[in-house]
Amino acid sequence: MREVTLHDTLSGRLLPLRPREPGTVGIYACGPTVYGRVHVGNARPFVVFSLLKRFLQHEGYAVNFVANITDVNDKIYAAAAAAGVSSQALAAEMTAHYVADTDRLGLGRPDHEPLASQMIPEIVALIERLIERGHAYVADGDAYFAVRSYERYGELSHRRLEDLDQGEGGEGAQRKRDPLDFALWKAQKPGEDTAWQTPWGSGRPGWHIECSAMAQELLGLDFEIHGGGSDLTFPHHENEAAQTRAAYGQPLARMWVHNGMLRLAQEKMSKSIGNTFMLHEALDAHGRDALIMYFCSGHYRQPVEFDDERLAQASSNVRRFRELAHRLTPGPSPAWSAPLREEFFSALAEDFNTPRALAAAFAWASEANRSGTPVGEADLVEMLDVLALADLLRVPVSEAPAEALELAQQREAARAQRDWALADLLRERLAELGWEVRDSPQGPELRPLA
RNA sequence: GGCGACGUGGCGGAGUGGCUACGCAGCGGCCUGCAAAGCCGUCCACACCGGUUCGAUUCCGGUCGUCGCCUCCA
Repeated sequence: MREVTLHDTLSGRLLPLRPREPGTVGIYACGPTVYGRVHVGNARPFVVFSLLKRFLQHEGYAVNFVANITDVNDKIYAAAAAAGVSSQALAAEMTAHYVADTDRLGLGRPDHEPLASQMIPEIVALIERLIERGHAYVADGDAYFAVRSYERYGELSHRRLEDLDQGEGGEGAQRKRDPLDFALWKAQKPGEDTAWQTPWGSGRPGWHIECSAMAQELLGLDFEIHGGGSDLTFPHHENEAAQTRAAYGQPLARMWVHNGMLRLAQEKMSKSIGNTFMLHEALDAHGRDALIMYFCSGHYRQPVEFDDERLAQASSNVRRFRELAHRLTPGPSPAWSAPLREEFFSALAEDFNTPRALAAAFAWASEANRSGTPVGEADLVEMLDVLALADLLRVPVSEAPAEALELAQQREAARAQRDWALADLLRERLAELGWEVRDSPQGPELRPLA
């Protein structure tokens, strides 16, 4: 079990992972609001934290990974109204899409995927506790968090209250005691078809409170890693942290880990800007392997451009391992593998540096290719498996049809007679059938064209 | 305006006070009938200007530029 460090937004530095219980790690990553299908940008935290979980498991930790789904929200009401369906129906449909789309990433599911709509009693209890402690108040059926009652507000996102744009206007502005206050609960409005009863009236939870309640419920307080996109640092995570600490006097999480944004045309991929690329379309276009490779090619905290060139490079990288697979054999790896294996996992232990880890994997590939003889695959399988890419080393068993085999035989005959024109023609015929011929000292080999 | 991040070779992308990152693409070579795959080599990289230092791409200061957050957003 290596010492694992990760960049913590609160302290602004790399922090060693120090679990509450040795060997046990809780991860909470904020998931999507389900009013439409998720785009590739939404998939980044899903991928990053799923892979982080795999790595921590590899290091011997028991990991509890929670990724919530926000299924009650203004935008869901609006989208449902526009579509002429109930908000529950829309949320359920989009949740199903989200699960199906992220399933295609082949990373398994998080251990828990709580829905806001199913955590209402816990949410209401948390709000009541905040009211009792003087950190929240009710106004016309809304409940607000009193930001100035909590002296640490701003510490996560490193802002001073004076520096915040205290934008007037916006809903609830007249009911707030202070422009900085944010909604814990919103009173039901006409046309909103999903609402729950509380001591202060009918309504539904604000956005930030659900995460405080869910994380506490499923992971406890002061849990190890709270993650999400960097755009959530403020106000979402700032507010989560404030709510929980104001209510319990304990931090919500020990480390705050934020992934960088995906960009499309030099700009953050975002639903509000409208420059999104849907996850399921990206999977259709590039395949799951290239997409995972793409995500691993850059450090999780850096922004990355989403474009064809980057994806094409990821595909080439994928191909390199697929080619290598033909020269591997089951069993332990040679002695030269050990330092590369160590470098691979050390890189991941230092702020989850996937590009550096991949460099070690590529170095491994070069070394294996150099050796000329089949190489024991064990170490590389172990390495790539942490990135959920071990399948690249599994050579697909694809039996060439008799027709192709026949053509290959004819081509061998032609080659034996040095009839190169005929041999090349037969190669083209095979290509038309979807098979590539590769001549080797052991004879021709047929491989399906990608 | 406030806060933060970042500027590395054709592209992507790590990293370090002095030593080859790595991948993709290109070029040359080896292998091959030709290819493909693979291997070898090659392509004078660290935005700019100062400073610290024996020595800076790496530390400090400034300039320019890009991006993110400050409103819903992964």
